[in-house]
Amino acid sequence: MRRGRRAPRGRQHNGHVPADAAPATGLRERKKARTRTAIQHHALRLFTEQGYAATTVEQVAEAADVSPSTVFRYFPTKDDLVLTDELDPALIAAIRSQPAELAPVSAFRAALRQVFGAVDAGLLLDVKTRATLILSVPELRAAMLDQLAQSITWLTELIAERAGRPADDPAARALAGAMVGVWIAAATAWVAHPEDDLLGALDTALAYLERGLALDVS
Amino acid sequence: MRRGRRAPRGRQHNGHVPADAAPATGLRERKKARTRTAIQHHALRLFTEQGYAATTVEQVAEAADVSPSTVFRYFPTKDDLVLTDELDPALIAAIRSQPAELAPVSAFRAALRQVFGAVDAGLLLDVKTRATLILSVPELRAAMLDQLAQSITWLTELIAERAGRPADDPAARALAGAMVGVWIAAATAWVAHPEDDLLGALDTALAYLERGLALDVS
DNA sequence: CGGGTTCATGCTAGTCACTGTCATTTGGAA
DNA sequence: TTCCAAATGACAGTGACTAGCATGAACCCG
Repeated sequence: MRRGRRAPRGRQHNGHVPADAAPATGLRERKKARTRTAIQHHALRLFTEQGYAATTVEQVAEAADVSPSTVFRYFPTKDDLVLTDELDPALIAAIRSQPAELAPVSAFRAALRQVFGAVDAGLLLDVKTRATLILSVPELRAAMLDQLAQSITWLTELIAERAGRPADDPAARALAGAMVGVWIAAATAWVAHPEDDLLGALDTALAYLERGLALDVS
Repeated sequence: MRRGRRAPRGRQHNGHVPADAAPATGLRERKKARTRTAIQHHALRLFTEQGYAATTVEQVAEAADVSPSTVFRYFPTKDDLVLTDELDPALIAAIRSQPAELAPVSAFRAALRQVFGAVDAGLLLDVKTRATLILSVPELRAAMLDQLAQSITWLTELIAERAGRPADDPAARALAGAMVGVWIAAATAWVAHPEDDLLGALDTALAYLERGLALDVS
């Protein structure tokens, strides 16, 4: 992220859990979806091929055969071409569906395994590509904080919901923060050793959290 | 953060704990320090007065009576005009100086109170100004992730050091992540209620962590 | 106290992300 | 077909940031 006066923006993240997208019957809808996918697809390809900074939005536009204006209409910033996660909603639903007697962290772990276990190989590869890009490009890494903060808020609500506490309960928020923090820690460690299993490391880290983070237990 | 091809950057953060800056005897050195301070000072002032996005680097340069090039020479990006923390080193030293028998989280809490208790009112105000700016301006918030990741690494080392474990111990890293995560959670909550006591909230959140984050203990 | 070197600074001329506006096209409904 | 609204493109900025070069002040040596 550099040049830019992006101030009046704020990641949108469609408010909350999207209603699984309408059937998208209209031709218009389908065309839009196709355009959107095409743009992002070519963007990711170019970014991995020649680097994020080295790729201009104009090139992306050209590759997707649209005008630069259109690219910006679909993705408010260059960052957004990478920072779009479709798994969050699924994760949230998965957490909600865990049995109520599970402790928050356990529920999260279970949901994680469930969601990533069910995802098809192609999409998973896409997720990994995106993750690698995000974690290795400083600007993207930086741009992710807002999403993480968003995640903390979601998690707080979910935890509070399960525990029958007010939605902004400080204890729930602290726990949510810890979960996300553990996430970050695992992810940053992964950058240093990409050959490791990210999901596995995350799970292990959450296991520590589950046990209260007592160092001597390990 | 917007316009920009910042890629070849990477927050510097002088590697590790800086050696408390040499006496800076030379005239040149002193002049440089003065210029630097002046630039940052006027930047913070203008940012709070008229907003971050609404203030151009050119204005900052003009206010500090230097050329725009010079501003960029001192602060590689506009963000850096705000994102410079001098307290981190002090915090690290404070943690190191805590009695070895204290648990990591407790040591961190103690260090926090110690550092922020000793800081003079003027500087504290400065810190608060900066914190407010960072937390309320999306671009700055985003740019902070790298610093947070850096902090996790530091904390991991410190925790491992105290526990006599390898510097990259996963359990230590998970704990460090949780601590920083709790930090973020407290900070984001604070944005919504600026009248609250940030330090107090942080301390409370860390207290939860200390107790293993059991929701029912509260 | 000269004389050369070093280094901070300014200037000029880009590059590129992003924004706003307006005219044109195109899908969709009557 | 006929009209409306949304999607797109072309165009003209703004402003962050970079690279290269010239200058003058500060430092170093003798």
